[in-house]
Amino acid sequence: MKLTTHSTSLRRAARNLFGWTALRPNQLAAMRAVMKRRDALVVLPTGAGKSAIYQIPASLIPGPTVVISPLLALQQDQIAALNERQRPELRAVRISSDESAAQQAEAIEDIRAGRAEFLFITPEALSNPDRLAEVRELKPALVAIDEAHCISAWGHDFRPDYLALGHLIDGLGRPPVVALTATASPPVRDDIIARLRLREPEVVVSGLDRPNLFLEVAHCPTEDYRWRRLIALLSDDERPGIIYVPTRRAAEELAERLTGAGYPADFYHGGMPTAARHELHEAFLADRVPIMVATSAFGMGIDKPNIAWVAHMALPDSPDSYFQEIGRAGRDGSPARVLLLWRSEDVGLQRYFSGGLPDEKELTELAAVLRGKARNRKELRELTGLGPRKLGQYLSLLEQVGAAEPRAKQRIGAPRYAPAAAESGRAALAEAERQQTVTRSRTDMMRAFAETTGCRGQALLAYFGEQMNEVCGHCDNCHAGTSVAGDGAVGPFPVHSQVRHPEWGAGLVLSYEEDRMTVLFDEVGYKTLSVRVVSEQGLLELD
DNA sequence: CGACGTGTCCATATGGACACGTCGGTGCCATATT
Repeated sequence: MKLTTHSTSLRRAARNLFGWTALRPNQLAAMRAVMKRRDALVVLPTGAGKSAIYQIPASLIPGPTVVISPLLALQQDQIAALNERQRPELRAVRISSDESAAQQAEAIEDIRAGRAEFLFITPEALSNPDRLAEVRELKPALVAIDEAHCISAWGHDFRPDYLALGHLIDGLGRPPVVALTATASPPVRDDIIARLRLREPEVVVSGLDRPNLFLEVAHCPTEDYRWRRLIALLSDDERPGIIYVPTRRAAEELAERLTGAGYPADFYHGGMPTAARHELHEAFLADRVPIMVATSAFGMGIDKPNIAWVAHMALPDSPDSYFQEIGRAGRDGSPARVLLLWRSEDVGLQRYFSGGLPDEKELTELAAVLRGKARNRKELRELTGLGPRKLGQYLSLLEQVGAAEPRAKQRIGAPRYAPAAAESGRAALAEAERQQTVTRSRTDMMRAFAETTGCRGQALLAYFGEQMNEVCGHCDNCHAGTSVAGDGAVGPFPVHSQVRHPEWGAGLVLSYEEDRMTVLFDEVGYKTLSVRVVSEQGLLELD
């Protein structure tokens, strides 16, 4: 009875606020969970009305909503879209380094007085204790985490405040949480749930297959061959399109070369001035940039319907990144091409990015300092001589091995039964090695995707734990006839079951394709195994 | 890990071979200075 009540008011709000006559079943299921004040994890492709999943319930639930979102430019667009509707129950404000102190105070006051519903903020801003207390005072009724996969993708080293989101939500008084993302493999989902400490969340996952994307991969023996394949794509296809390159320099050089060759291209990367980036972003959305050559900095928040193709001029670091990046093509549902042009040499750069291991001695010293007394980051920097980024990474590692924990007033200390400093340093290094192994195994999986002669749609979705029993029919290998129609579902262990390998330890069965199975092991990352060998030698057992 | 730039050596004096060094992605915030 109560469910029906929620459905009715949700549908009414969708009609009144967004002019929608219907809600999709997935949307409705997720919204109902939010209405019931349950935590939720929502994995839906962009363009599927993901934002509405928190916005519509938020308009109905008394009390403001805190929206945690990673990029200021993305927040800007979201806020503009909400405020354009000119509805007080959808009005949005923001607190960030882009606002003056006066503007920030006004934003807080607008929420307090009920003149605005949504407060947008980054994890970094929220981790300021004064700010956190201020936001807590607003008694938020809901927390929405946008682009929740960033927790897994960035938290470990790049933006460590993402890892603290669980604590920060506690600091807000633990209102219900809804986490949203367009892609998250089963292990990433588990990571999001664990880090945010979601309580028995409603998990809503939609199918990830994108039938209107034609998936194509070409191994390029030389740089010249890669260029010619790109030109062939550009000559054939409509614009606009995006070309992803691995470095900033490559973005600038390729854009210039293409323009010189009669293919007008602009470039975009993280090293450009903010104003120029913003301008290019706008120009691309307004169809004034036919070809954009960019690093991975370009894309999050590019919700543009008519992107006709996406090309990659190097092997991406992981299927996670790849899926995000190609997902920007063909949002309007019309046919779009995605082309991966890769060379074996590309892997070297990814190995560099998967990076250096921490220094065990430094880790041990930091652990020893923490055991002495709880301190804030500034004190820790002064005592250990570590830079802010390294310190963040080390603290995160130490926390993961039970040698550090956040305390009141932004201080960090050692838990009561923390291991000895030397043991903590050793364990933290081992954890870093494990993470590096898993990261590198993701690159291995990307390479396996590039090299497969089987169905690419199956291979990609298999990585995300989605079993396709038929071949996709929209990849180069399906068209060439080398994809093998699946006896896919048949395998010795159910998909998503926990198994154990004598050498590699515990793992999660992700999928079967043709005669191979993909398993994600906790310690060694992704592995592809022969089903025949596994069966004959009894390599795996249920855990 | 690997591409690329610079420097050095040797040598049918201009360019080839090799050694060595450097660089490479994603963004928030705060604070100091114009």
